[in-house]
Amino acid sequence: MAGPPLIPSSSSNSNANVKKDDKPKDKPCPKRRRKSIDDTTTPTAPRTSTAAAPNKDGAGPKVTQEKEQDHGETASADADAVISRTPLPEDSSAAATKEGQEGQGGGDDADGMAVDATETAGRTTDAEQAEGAEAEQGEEGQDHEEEEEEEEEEEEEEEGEGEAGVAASPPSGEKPDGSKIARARSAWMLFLADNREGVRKEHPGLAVGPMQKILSEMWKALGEAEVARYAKLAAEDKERVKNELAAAGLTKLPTKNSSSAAVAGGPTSLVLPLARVRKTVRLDPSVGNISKEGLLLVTKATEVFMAVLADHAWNIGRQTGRKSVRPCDVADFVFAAPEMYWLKDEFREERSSVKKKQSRPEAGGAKAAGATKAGVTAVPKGAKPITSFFQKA
DNA sequence: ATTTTAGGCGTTGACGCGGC
DNA sequence: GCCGCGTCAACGCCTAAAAT
Repeated sequence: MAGPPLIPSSSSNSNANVKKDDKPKDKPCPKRRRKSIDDTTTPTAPRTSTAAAPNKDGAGPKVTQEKEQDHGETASADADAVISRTPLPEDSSAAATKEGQEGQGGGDDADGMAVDATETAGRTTDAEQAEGAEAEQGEEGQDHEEEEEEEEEEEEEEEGEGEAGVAASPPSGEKPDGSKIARARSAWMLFLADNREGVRKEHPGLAVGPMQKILSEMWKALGEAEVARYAKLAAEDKERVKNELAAAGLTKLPTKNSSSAAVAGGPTSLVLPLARVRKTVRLDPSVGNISKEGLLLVTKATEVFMAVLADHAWNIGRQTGRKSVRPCDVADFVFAAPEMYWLKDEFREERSSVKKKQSRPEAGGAKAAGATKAGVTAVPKGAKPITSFFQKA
């Protein structure tokens, strides 16, 4: 998706965490120019965005036949659910992958959003309990009781499932229920777990930083056999994660800041990447910061709006026999729907081009005539219509 | 704050396919 | 036939993981 750079590129952004210099540098692909948006990421702004790339998970701009379902109603109902529950992105079970999305039942993102609060509560995960408990206390006591019962059942069911030979249990101590599957620990992490206590005893009161430095030295001085042993354990832990994911019916681990971390039916999940939404919000200089809850609501509201807009635009497109949504369809809806009056200025240019085509019989204007309704006024000088974002840079 | 590493995500060009 | 979209592979960037 092209479009004007939202934020000036800043390649000077150094990343202390990155240590990929040893990675093979041969580049079969031409040198790529990184988009500017992430380059200016502030240290505190999480970049993570597990929203599966729209073009990869089948949720791309092309609107499919599944849209024939009633988005209008479900969207509003869903909005209510969001406001009452403020679901957290962490709750979702896994990132949206091709496989999961293409189950088609819940594959359509808009459909995924259209879930009522009851169903939502029924699928609540541990992460929700942990993180959303405070916010939801009081109004959802019953739901929580039910969820806890389910949890206990799940725990009992999953007891006895081994850790695939890994020495320690999952660090988080959580059951592998899909949302709390601990990530596979690297050899380094396993080494830390083994030696941290010893170092602490040798250097009581040592801060974490200096202690980690000592451990780092120890790691570097480790013999090949020991490194291999930890590598083997790490591989086993990796296998453990694989097994737990399979048992949970997931293909990917959920990520914490993931907004769309839902493969296996995460009805409360978001599709838009939170980090990107946050960044977009902050583009407005008058906006200092946005709270987590605010961000979630803005994101959800945006998704609901997108669903409604796409649904109506698609219906307009269908009237002309098309199966794909075009800018003119969106413009037609904006001009036809009174509640979209505030967007008309943004779509005048697109609207104008449509009218011009319609005025020329050979341009297929008659075909789309049924979908056009409103008149066109001149585009204000210097105005930048939304439709300019449809064009590649 | 501090370490290392696995893995997720964004971006890009290339390619194939379908719509117009 | 042209155009645009979806998918893929590859790479770089970034986060999460543990502990206190």
